[in-house]
Amino acid sequence: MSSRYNHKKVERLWQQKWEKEKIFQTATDKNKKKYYVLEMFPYPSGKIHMGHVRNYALGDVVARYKKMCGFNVMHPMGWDAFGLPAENAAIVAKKSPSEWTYQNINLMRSQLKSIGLSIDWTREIATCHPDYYKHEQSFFLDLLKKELAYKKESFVNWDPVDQTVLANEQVIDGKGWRSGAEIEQKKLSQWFLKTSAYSEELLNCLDQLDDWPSKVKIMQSNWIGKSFGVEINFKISNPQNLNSNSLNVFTTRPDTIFGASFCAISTDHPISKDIIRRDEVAKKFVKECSSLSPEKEKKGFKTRLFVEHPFIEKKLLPVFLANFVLMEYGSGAIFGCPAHDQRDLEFAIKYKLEIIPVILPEGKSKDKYKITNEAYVGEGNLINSSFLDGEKIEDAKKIVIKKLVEKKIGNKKINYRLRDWGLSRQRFWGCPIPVMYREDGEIIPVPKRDLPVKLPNVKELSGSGNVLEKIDEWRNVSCPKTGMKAKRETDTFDTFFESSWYYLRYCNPRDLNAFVKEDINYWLPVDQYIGGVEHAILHLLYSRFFVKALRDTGYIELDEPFKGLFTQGMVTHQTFQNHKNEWIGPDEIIYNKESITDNQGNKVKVGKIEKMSKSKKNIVDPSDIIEKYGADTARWFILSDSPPERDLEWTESGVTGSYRFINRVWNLLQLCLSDDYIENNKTDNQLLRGKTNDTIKNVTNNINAFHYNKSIANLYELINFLQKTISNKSSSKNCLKESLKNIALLLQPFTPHLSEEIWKSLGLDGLAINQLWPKAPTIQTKKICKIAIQIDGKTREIIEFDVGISKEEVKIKALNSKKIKKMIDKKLIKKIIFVPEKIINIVLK
RNA sequence: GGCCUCGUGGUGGAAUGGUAGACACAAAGGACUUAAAAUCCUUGCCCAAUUGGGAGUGCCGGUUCGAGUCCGGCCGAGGCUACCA
Repeated sequence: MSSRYNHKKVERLWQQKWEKEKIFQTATDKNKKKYYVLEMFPYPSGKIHMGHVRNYALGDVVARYKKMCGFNVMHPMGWDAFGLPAENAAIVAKKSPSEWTYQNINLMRSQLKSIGLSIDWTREIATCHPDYYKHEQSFFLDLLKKELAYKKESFVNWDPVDQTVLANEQVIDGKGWRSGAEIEQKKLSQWFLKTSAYSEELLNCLDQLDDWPSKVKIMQSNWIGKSFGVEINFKISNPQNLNSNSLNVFTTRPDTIFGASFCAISTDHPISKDIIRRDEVAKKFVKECSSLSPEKEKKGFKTRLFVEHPFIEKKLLPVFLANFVLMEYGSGAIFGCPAHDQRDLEFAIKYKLEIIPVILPEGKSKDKYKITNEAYVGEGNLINSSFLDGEKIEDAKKIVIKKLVEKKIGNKKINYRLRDWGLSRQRFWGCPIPVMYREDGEIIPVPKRDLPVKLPNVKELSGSGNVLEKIDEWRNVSCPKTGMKAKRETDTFDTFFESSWYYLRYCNPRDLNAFVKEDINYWLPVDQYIGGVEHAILHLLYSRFFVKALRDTGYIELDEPFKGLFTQGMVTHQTFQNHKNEWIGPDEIIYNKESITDNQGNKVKVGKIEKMSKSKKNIVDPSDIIEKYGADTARWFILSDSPPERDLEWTESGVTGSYRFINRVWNLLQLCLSDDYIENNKTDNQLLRGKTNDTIKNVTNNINAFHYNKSIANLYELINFLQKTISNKSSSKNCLKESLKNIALLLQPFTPHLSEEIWKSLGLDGLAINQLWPKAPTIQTKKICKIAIQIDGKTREIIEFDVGISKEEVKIKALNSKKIKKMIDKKLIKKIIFVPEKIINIVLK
């Protein structure tokens, strides 16, 4: 009777139709309300993985739904195309990184298209294209002028075998991931962006981001790490041969100053450098500390220096070099109060330093109070602290600060953990940094008229070092002002630089200028941004910084790039190991009745459910799924079970379940359209209508709340109801069609191809995607409600009533029920609580 | 160590303080079929075995007519971050 649903044919057809009719191409239209949907753009690593499918399916629901709600929707796509994997692959495959990248882009584009996404492909960008990166070279020059970009010395992970710099994640147990060589900390002069100049604004603006997960906001806020404290200048009592005669220390606990028993400075501190110049033992100690081995032990080196206690006359504190003091935070020096800081306590015990308790916890007696091996960090009152005795911590802080200021040896200070963004990468496949070094040592920015500084064409990459350093014809230039000899910067930008502004470029991807104000002002901010939590800090923080920096250099008028953010969970899969303990993939597994084996019949060990990864081989290729079951099935499954923010376990049975659903809907449609359908004489159209309207309401609410799994549950309910209605023939044909029409519309964001197919089969005009989102009529369609009769909060019976029934009527009926009567027996009724249309609770004495 | 999130059937998961387990997956039984696939129906903790009754949302306690939901304490899992003074 029914021809089988041919997903391949159907999906191809509608994808072509959408493309031909340019359904998803958008332009600035000030008469229409805009909505900008964006998923984090992919790195063109080879082919699409399930994580991409989930990310883009989620975004596609938003995009299609908003379009149907009448918004002018922009939903673009591009490629985060610079990066290390291209270089590595190029070395292996003996290709150029560019060739490898563009090949991947072409494959992945066609894969994305097969998912049926509502993308405006005319806006596509690839960040490795000079027309893209020339603009960021220009931004950089402006940031340089504004002193938001600067150069300083900084450490990098250096692989001495591959002659290359490694990212932190490429250093495994202190060794290079490819060469296995012991990694060194090498100091290089590198470019930085002054993100720290925006610490306060980046922190404050988090409050405005109402549509961000609070988790991400907390992570960013912790990362920025604002703390209120004091800088204290300790006078060095014996500063012989030193460049300075005081030691500047940052603390958030000035109240514990009377408990101070030592000072410690970072091994990178200027005073430390002064010392090691003359002291071989100190030098040896510093060298030990800089080795990468992950030592948790606190180590110090006692210098001959002493500082004077600011409030206790003649009290001198020894100064240590210490491996646990960071140069990057505060002033790179601390005073240690062992009694109330665990780190200081461990250090004090090791080097036999004084431990003076100065905070007394409530209820403890001063005489018996002793600190042994656990520092006390809680509330309390000051003791052993001269003019602070008896004060509470917060009051003591105020008093100390006042005294320090009076004595001109200290000041309030706000500190941020956020550090400046190190931009330089000693890599080939990135955007060249547009500066040159003149032979007289001057750093010369490349004039804007000479942009872009293009990467040279290379046929293949060698295994070590940065190729740019070896290409003399590219590297050797002359100064545009003086004509003197100069050499180009061979470092390239961190690829986070490209991803910090791509969402702006989508507005005018082909314009000769970086931005067209009118379009930026119309489209930005991004209304809904969707991606993985792994970018919660770096990418999102850099992007926020970038927008502010571009605003302050006059490019745009925007404070925050992303109005709404949604972070989706990972796609996971069961892992398997064969009898040799090798990981094997799901496609090599055979499920038998009693056991699971590999395709040679050997028993398989079933492992944990983990994120899909090549190393564990627990990967399912989206292309295979789409080929076998269709894009709608893949989308439906990926959206159906788990809430989008949680991890999703990919299961074969779940996919076949979704496939069954698609076919079931199709079969119902055929049944309903067939001439065999004749309604019986007891039809009640109101029931199906009511259910349909409820579904419209629920699906809509759940889409708005990002609860797609619940929207899908609502649709299942309606389909189940429709199926019963059809088999009972209890509704008119027109009413069935009416319901199916709504189903087509409600399915559009989830299974767009099936949606169009239903729409067409019902003989309706146009495309489903071009219709308005359905609205449930406000009239009451439900007539009956079920009210639970409870005794002492326990449900004893459920009785049906008309909607709007009064407490009195329910009470009479409830008390007359045989069962309830029996349960009440001779007990007295204390009170009766009534919740309209839900519950009546009879409370007994 | 710090911060955050989460503990509900065999599984994924539903439940504005108001009928716990919607919806789906898996399983078992059945119908159709020579058979299989596909499809459809039923079942789903314990005791009574038809009607009922009881336990029950990690553990202990509290607030409430009523707690998976709110409060306090404990246990467990996961994530992020980490010598940040």
